[in-house]
Amino acid sequence: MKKFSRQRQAILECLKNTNCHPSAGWLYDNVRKEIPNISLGTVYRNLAELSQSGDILSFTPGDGTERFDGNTKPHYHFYCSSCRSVIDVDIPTIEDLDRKAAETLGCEISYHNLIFYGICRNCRESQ
Amino acid sequence: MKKFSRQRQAILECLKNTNCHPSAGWLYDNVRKEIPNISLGTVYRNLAELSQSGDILSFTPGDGTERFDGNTKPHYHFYCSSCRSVIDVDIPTIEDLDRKAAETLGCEISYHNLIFYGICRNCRESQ
DNA sequence: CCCCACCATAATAATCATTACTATTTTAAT
DNA sequence: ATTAAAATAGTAATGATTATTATGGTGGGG
Repeated sequence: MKKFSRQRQAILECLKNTNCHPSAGWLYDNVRKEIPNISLGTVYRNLAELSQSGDILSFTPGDGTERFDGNTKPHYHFYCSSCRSVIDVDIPTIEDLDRKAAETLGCEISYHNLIFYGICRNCRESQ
Repeated sequence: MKKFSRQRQAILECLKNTNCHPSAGWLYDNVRKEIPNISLGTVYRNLAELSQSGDILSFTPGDGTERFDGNTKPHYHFYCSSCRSVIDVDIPTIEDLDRKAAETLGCEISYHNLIFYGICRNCRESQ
C-alpha cells in the first residue's frame, strides 16, 4: 500500500506552485528550503512515481534535463534556446492528431508531446 | 574554413542509409565497421555540427538519448515506450502551428518538434 | 497503545550519455 | 613541398540520473 510522505507532498506542492517547468535539480534546491536534508534520490524517485501515476507531467526539451509540470491538463510548451526557460503555449491541443497517427501507424497512441523552439521575448530584447 | 573529413562523410552516409533514428552510440558502433579507430568524440562533434548546419535533424524522445535523423524534411515521430524504437509518422506537418504559437507568445518560433508515444505493433503483438 | 511488516528515506556509490582536453594527424591553399 | 587551420584519436572530466543499503517512519492488527 502507498504511504503518505512529507517529502512527496512537498515536492508536489513545490511543483504546483511554480510555472517554471523545473528540472529535478531545481526542485531539489527549492524543496530543501523546507526539508533541508531531503535526498536528491528521493526527489527523483517521487517525480518518477508522480509522473507514472499521472499526477504530474514530464518532457525533455533536449538540453539534457527532464522537465516537470504540475499542470496535468494537456498543453504545449515553448523552449527558449537561449535562456533554457520553458513557457506554456496557450493554444488548443490537437487531440485529433493521435487518432490520425494511430491510423497511419496501425497501433495505439497514448499521447503526444509538442515543443516549440525559438528565442523568448526577454532574450530577444536584451540582445 | 570547413574541411572535408572521411569520418564526417561516413557518419552522414551511415545516418542517411538507415531509418532507425539512431543515437550517437549506435552510429559509433556502425561507423566503426568502416573506420575501426574512429573516436566517440568525433561522432558526437560531427553530429552536433551536422545538426547545426541543418544537414541532419535531432530530437530527444525522453529515454536519456539524443536521436538523429538523416531525413531533413519536416516530419513527426512515434516512439515505442516498450522497445524504444522510433518510427516516422507519415502525416502532414502543421506549419501553421509555429505562426499561431508565435502570435500567442509574442516571439519568433524557429520550428517545432512533435513526438507520439505508445506501443508499436511489433511489441503489441508479441505480448 | 504497541508491535510489526512494509514502505520511504538519506546518504552514497555507480552508471550512462555527453563534453572537454590535448597532442597528433589531416586537409587544402599557397 | 610548406604551412596554417581544422579535424582527429584517445583519454579524462562532467552532469544528470539510477542503484544500493542501512536506517527511519507509517499505519493496520493484536
